[in-house]
Amino acid sequence: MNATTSYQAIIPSPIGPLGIVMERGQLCRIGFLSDETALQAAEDKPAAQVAAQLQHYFKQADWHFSLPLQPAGTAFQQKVWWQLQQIPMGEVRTYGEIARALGSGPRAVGNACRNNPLPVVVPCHRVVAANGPGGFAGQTRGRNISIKGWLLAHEGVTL
DNA sequence: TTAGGTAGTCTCG
DNA sequence: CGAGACTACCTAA
Repeated sequence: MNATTSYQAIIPSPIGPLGIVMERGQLCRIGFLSDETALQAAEDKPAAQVAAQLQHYFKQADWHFSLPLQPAGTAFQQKVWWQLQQIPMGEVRTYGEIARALGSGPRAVGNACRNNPLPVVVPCHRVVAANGPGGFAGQTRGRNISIKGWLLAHEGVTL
């Protein structure tokens, strides 16, 4: 996520501005923007749909996303991201649990989560470490961990 | 608290 | 291709 990224929509949210990237009508990336970043978003009909659903979620956590997703990644990453989508709202899994379900290892799962291009929609925030909060958006502490905490609290989860 | 093990990905060469 | 380094980890001692 950088200055050269062009978004089809940008929406405000309780966790800061979110940038939406579409390709051929499918959602392929969501980015956390800084408040100072005043970017112009091109108007795009499918992106408006994504924006609306995100706003539903922020208003009411118990919201089931129904969107055409197209996250780019390896076969293993796709499997992990699919597993994440099976975690019900308000529940969490550990990296180890996801790993066992896939016959893989915890660190590999962490790697895949770190590379999740669709945070919030693909709920990587519902994956935590066996003793600790784990990381979020590439960080193990700092602002992104706060965001993870906010999302979980929003869903009624207390770590 | 740490030491060692683990799986996937990336970077060199 | 292969070796080595790098992780949002886990378990045993």
